[in-house]
Amino acid sequence: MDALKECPLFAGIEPSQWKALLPCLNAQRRSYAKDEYIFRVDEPALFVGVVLSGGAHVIQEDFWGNRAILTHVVPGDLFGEALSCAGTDRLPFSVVATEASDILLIDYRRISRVCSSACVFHARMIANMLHILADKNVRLTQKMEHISKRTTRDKLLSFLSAQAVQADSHDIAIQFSRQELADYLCVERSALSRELGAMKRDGLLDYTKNRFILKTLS
Amino acid sequence: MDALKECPLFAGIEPSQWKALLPCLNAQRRSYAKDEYIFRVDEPALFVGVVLSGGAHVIQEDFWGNRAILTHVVPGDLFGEALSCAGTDRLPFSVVATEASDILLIDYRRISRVCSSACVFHARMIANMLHILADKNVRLTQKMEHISKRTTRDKLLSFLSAQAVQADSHDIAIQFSRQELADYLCVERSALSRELGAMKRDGLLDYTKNRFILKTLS
DNA sequence: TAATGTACGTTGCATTTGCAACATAGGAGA
DNA sequence: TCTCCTATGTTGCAAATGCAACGTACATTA
Repeated sequence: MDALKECPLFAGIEPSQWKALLPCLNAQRRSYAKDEYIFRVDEPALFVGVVLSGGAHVIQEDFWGNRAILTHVVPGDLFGEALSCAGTDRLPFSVVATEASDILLIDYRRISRVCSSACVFHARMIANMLHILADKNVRLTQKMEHISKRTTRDKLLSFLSAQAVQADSHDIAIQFSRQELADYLCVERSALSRELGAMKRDGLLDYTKNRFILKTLS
Repeated sequence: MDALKECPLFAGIEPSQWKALLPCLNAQRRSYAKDEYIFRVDEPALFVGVVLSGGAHVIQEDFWGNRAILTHVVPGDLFGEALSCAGTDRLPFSVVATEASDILLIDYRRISRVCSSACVFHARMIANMLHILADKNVRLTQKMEHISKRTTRDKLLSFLSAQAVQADSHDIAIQFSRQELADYLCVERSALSRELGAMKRDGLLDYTKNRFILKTLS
């Protein structure tokens, strides 16, 4: 159960308090074998899953049956939280254990409704869930702003500008490798390198490794 | 105040109950003139705004001072909810009234914490906020799956496949005009038309107007 | 030191895309 | 019916991009 310490849903709740909390949530701990399904597509989205040990793939099949791995979750990670909170009727994806795993399943309705014993942990857990969803929201929105640009140059400028504004400096260090930045911006790594070189030539910016210096227009 | 009827944050709460609720939230109703700032960039993100009348632009300036309009909000719309729930310290955007407007400002901390009088509306309002954030989350994630594809064809296939899976049919009607679909997928309208024609020629699908028929591979 | 692996930049080439301009079809209204 | 307007399809062309292949620099390890 140590994974709960790192789970943002349980932030601010001490391990000593879990004993009281978990029954109150009617949380079920279940073990899954490798390749066993934890959630299956089209099931009702009733549960929030927390990985206690092992790992799982969140997978989705398109209309033609092509499988895509959306994310891989590891101990401490949540899955299914947005869908159950949104009240989606049926899950649009499946979750499959990639190794022997322990999963904590929590009925979302037990989280969102204050329990009869009015336990104080509910309030904290709800605040945590709000924070988790809002945070993901902000990150998704930021990323969307960048990748909705049509050219690699504009995506880069959007990304770097946001970093500069956040750091309040024209001199910024980014946390991505080139490959990671290319993946984040949904472009080819080589196209990214090529465009960065072109931008340097055009006098828009300077860089060495992960340090970028944006130039003001002159 | 009629706009609150359409505001998802107040869903399930009757107008007759507002009188008790609003003071409890310490909600402030303020009027703004055209072009007056409601939120200013770098302010602490403490309030959720609800447009009661009028309208406002959510605007952002990049590192070079270029302004971008992120959204336009109208009566019943919320703004600032994700940032205040996420506990962001400073707002990354400004909000400016585009006409004379009435705005309801609610301190987020009053929403997230159960009030001393333990009023029952808080529970509903928190559930509403969870729903709003989760819903936006799901929509953003779906859109991200489509536009993270590198080619127009792949974006279209991703979008149409998702529609088909959701409708559980290979014969689907979409809610977008061509221009709207192009904007949603972040491509040119003409490139979209061109690619749709190419896909029809290639036998991937058929369409007339907004009705699309996906073909299974043969 | 030599060998190996990894990250990053560079380049040629075919394809895709943006962009602009124009064509066509259908609907609304005079 | 005729005209205007909007939505959509079409096309030429320049520019951007994906893709693959290769070169270089640097670090790690045998």
